[in-house]
Amino acid sequence: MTATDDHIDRLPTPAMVHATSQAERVADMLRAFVIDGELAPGVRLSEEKLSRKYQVSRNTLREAFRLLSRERLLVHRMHRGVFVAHPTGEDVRDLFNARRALELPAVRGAAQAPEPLIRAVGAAVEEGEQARAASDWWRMGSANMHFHEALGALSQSARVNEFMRQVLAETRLVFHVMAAPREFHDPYLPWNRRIHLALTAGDTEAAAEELAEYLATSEEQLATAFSGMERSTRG
Amino acid sequence: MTATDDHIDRLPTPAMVHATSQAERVADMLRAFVIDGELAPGVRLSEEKLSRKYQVSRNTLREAFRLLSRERLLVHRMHRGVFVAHPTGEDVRDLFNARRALELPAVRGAAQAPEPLIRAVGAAVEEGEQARAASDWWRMGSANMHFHEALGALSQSARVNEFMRQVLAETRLVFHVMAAPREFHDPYLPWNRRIHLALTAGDTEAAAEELAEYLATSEEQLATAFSGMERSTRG
DNA sequence: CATCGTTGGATTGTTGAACAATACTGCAAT
DNA sequence: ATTGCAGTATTGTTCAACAATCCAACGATG
Repeated sequence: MTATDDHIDRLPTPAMVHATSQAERVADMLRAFVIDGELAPGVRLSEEKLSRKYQVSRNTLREAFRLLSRERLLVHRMHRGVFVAHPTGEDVRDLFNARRALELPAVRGAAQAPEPLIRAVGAAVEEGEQARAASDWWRMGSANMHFHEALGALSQSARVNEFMRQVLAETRLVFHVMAAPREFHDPYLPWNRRIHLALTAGDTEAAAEELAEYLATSEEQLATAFSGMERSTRG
Repeated sequence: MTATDDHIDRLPTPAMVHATSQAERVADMLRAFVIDGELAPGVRLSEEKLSRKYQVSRNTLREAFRLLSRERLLVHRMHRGVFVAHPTGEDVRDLFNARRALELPAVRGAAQAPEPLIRAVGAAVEEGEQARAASDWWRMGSANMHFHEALGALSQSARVNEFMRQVLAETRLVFHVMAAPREFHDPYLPWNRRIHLALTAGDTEAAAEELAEYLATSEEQLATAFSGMERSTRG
């Protein structure tokens, strides 16, 4: 041992190891399924069936349910069970209000952001363009999520990042409610490219304006699609 | 029954009734205790003792723990138990970054905000002044929370509001880590008053600048207090 | 003397079964 | 068409048990 143990400081912190409980593992699997749309919005998750399928007790499964309910990916209805969240038109508007509140200021403040954060934005743009070249529509959606997550990260708060991830995950659910993945992601790539370009040029205001337009357009698109849906599925 | 049943529309929606499970009730109690500082930061919450005290099973109690851990009021350490969160200096900085990201844009966008939201800000100011008159220092803290919650509400997103509440609750924990409630809240009342005044005058930019100053000052105050503390409590 | 293995006790992690409370379905009665 | 009332299925909650893990204390080791 040397007198100074600065080599210890280079080791991963305990927060990174993060031993994971059974409930969290189940929650992770379910989260992935829900976000990937393999569990359709509105579907009920039976405690008995799922606990048998995942080989965990009902109590453990319920802990997992609590976690995902807090993330708004599942909704817990007393004595009725938990269901995959089924966002409404109102949710769509709220989600976009939240995104405006988070992303726009993050972009406007990008002047103080360290360079790697800007690069992450660029990486997400390229991921999207690669996915487009491969006609991988679902991955295009993921890339778009990463893009906006990277925008949110410009605000430089771990808590905001976490919140941003949640909001985007929920937004992704919206796309599952209506089955139209392709056309909805298609036109947004060039927008992302322009936003990134403006950011690297240091013109945060231009980036913010492009973003505001994007959000307005996307919200409009989803909201109209939803109002049509809800009229026909009123119950 | 009349042909139109618009009287039904006036009834409280199911979302407002919200049947509450045992776990949620326990979580509510614990949340209040934690925020009010009756449970000191860092204290471990024994499953056995608490389940006996609140007359609930360990499993139910654990569900409550999961809820509060998601809110960052408790921290769950694998095989060690749950503890009342004990924010660090880093947390303080992150919390204020989050608040800047949320509150400043909310205030800047206050032009589009409906009038009742602005009035809520004013109400919080008055609550604070009443508490000050009564020398009720703890209620002054609550009023300050309400004030900033009202500012966040200007962003008009239920999700952002929820997040804001969480961030403020956590901020409140910070005040418990160091025992100095009085001096820290004292100088902020006039600031709140000025911010509200600028808002009612429609001068959102002035309001934002005052708020930015407030946040910077408050963060500085807390951060220096913390760096002193952590030097002496290094573990 | 500082460090390292071991041991025993305490607490959490997880399970499975049991029972109570509630919601849902279908059918009869009005 | 609505109401009342079964029976059934599912969730809400408890309990007791065991496995897994941490922690403090004690020696052993160099």
